[in-house]
Amino acid sequence: MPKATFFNLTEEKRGRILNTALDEFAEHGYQDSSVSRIVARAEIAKGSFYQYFNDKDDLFIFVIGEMIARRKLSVYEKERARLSELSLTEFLRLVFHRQIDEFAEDPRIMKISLELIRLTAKPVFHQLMDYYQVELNSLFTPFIQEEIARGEIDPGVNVQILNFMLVSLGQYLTSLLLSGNVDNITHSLIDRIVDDLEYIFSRGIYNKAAN
Amino acid sequence: MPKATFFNLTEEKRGRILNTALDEFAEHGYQDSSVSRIVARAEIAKGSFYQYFNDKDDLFIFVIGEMIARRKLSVYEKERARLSELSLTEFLRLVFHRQIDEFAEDPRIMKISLELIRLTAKPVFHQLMDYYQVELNSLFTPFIQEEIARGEIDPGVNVQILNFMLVSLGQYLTSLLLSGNVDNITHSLIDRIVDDLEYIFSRGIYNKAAN
Amino acid sequence: MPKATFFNLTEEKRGRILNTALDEFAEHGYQDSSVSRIVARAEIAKGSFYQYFNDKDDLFIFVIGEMIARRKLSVYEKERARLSELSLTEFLRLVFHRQIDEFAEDPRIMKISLELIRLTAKPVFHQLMDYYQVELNSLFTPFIQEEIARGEIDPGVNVQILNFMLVSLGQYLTSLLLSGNVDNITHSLIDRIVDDLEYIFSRGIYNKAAN
Amino acid sequence: MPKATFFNLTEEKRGRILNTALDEFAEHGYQDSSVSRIVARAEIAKGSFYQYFNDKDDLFIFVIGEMIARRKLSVYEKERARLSELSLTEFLRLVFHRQIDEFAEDPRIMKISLELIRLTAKPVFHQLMDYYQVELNSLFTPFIQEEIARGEIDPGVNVQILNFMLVSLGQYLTSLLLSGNVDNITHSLIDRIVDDLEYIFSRGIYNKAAN
DNA sequence: AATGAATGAGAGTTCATTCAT
DNA sequence: AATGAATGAACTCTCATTCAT
Repeated sequence: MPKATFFNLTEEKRGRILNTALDEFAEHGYQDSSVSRIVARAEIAKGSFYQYFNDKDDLFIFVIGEMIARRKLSVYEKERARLSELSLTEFLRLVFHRQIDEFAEDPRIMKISLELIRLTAKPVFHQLMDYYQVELNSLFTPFIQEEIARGEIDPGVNVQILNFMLVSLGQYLTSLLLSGNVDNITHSLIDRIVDDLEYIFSRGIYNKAAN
Repeated sequence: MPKATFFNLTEEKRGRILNTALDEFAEHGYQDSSVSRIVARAEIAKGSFYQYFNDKDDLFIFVIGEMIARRKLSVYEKERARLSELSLTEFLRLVFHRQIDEFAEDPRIMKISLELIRLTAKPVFHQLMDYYQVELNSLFTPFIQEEIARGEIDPGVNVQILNFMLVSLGQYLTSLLLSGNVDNITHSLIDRIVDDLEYIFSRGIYNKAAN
Repeated sequence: MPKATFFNLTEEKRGRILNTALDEFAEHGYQDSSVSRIVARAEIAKGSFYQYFNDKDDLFIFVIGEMIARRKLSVYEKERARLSELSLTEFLRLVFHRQIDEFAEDPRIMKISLELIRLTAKPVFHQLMDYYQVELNSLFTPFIQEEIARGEIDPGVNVQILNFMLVSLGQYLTSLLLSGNVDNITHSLIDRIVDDLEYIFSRGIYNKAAN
Repeated sequence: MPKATFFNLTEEKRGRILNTALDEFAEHGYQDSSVSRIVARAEIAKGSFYQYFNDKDDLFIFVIGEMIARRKLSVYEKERARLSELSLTEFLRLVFHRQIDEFAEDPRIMKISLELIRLTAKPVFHQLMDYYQVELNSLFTPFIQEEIARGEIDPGVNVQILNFMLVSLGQYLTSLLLSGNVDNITHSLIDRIVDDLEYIFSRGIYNKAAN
């Protein structure tokens, strides 16, 4: 975590540094990011950087934390009131549509999110886990459990597997957003994807007539 | 692709280099791999390396090719005769069990496989695609399509989404294998996972009684 | 151009680096010069070098600039007052004598000057031209034009050809200075050369009696 | 000089090597030429190269020798009969026109010729001098001396200086040919240059009216 | 607290030449 | 005589981090 010096900075400077770091990590990824470039773009002294952060990883972990906070906010906080009324499909729809909006607002966050999966082998990943462990791969778990409790979802369904499927689908969507250009991934495409998913979820995948 | 020089080497030397490269890429990943370390460990001169390969990417692409060849062999070739008789679930079971065996045989290959997803942004990834395009993300697609044709799977099912789910599940398994130690991921766990998947696939996820 | 870092150095260190670079370029030429040798001789860290200069070319261009500045100073600035009173021959005499003095003062500069002609095909040459364009090949042009305007030189004379002859003669002198040892190229030799040139310039080369 | 093995080769192979070397030296210059590329293009084994030549310099010196032989042939041999009838101006005209033709025939030779001047500081240059000393810088000397003997040129004219002027002019022409494209350097331009030179040579450069 | 110069290990790559076959 | 694999020194340049001011 950043040192006290960092949090004593003016909000403007702190924001400038965070913003520059987002740029850097989004553009070059964690691996190819460069402290030199960050301090140059943020217009702070290199020595100052190491008075704010222990090292490059320290900054990265902080940036990820900020991102998670924002995304959590965007999905949960903003709609918290409605969450309990939603079916799983409706929730998925909401999450995925929100994902597109977030991408439009600030594509850097999604870029860095995707990058996270690539870091599992690096030491920095374990540090990340120490702080934000729960957050990364269990987005849908509490919701699924609630649905089971409410009798909507079959208790025989393996929560982890279902959660993983949905998380993966989110990643799939993310990679679509990042590979192509935004215009192609319209909200109507999202609806189609969720419809197709709902099709599977409601009937299974097998041809009933055949059995 | 490696130069003719490489293929003219004795099998012992060629094997030593390939083996060292597998070690290096598995341990450090593509990004942090080092030609200097490879030549040191393989006990060849640095100049020799560049007489065998055009550059680091050339070696990496070759290693990936070798891996794909081995995995293809292991999954498809070895059981080709049985494939048409299998249901999707049975095929999944076969693939995932095989994955565990492969991991036990040579965990490096799985480590490097997982690494591939991390490289989508790097130039080397596009080179990889030029050689092995089909292999990476459509493992189950042909099988699903065949099952639809045979009337086993509902034609209303979105092939891409289903394929992506299964591919993701394979990656999930891989990451489980790599994160923990092998002993925890037994064949019986695989059976349980596939059973749970089959549960979802055959009935959907919703509580029929509730509807 | 060197980075601000370089100009912030103490004059001693800056001088040491410049001096080492002069040694290196004079001894090995641009092509065979080595950053590694320079930093070793100047006793600075390799990393420091790249904090002072963008790359090897950057240093070279700077060194050339320093040289041009010094030579310009020596030929033009020091005698500026007298220039307009001089005939072309007197000017030549002055330039060539000055060349010998410069060589005695610091032969490295002349060595590097001569090297410049060898670089026309290299990218660094075009960079050089962007900074010091005018300086290299038109030393005598303005003077010749002035002499024509003053009615001293025949307007029928092709300025470029005459200028090129004189520039070449300067290079000839330079190569004489560099090939042999200094002692052989005395000021009296210069006088003889300029006398011989003046002989041609005043009468042409043909035997008048014969025609 | 090449070893006996080289001269024992079939003419085809010898020619192929010479030709490839011309390509290489013309394209990359002596400094940046690469033995590896030469053997690759000439399709001979690297080991063979060192059985034909002692080293890279050995090949270079041989190539220069071949070039000099060709150029001498082209200028002197082909017109030997007419040489004694020509005035200096006519000879210059002939030489410079011939230079253009040579460039059209094989620009590589001119490219390498120009490169020679750039090598004065390199060890290979001294080796070159040991073989072809006279040839490089005294093209016009014998002719000037003959003209003086015939009473055409004023005996007061310094032969070396006049020769150097003309040699330099040849280099100037060469650099024009190499820098621009060939079409711009027409034979009529040559005539104009020689006319301008003749203008200076016949009258000197000074304004007679003024004196 | 802020600065930015200093550091040197390490990266990938090229090269002319040797030598065993 | 022909081969081409082996060699390792040398190259330019980048990097995260330290530390004196």
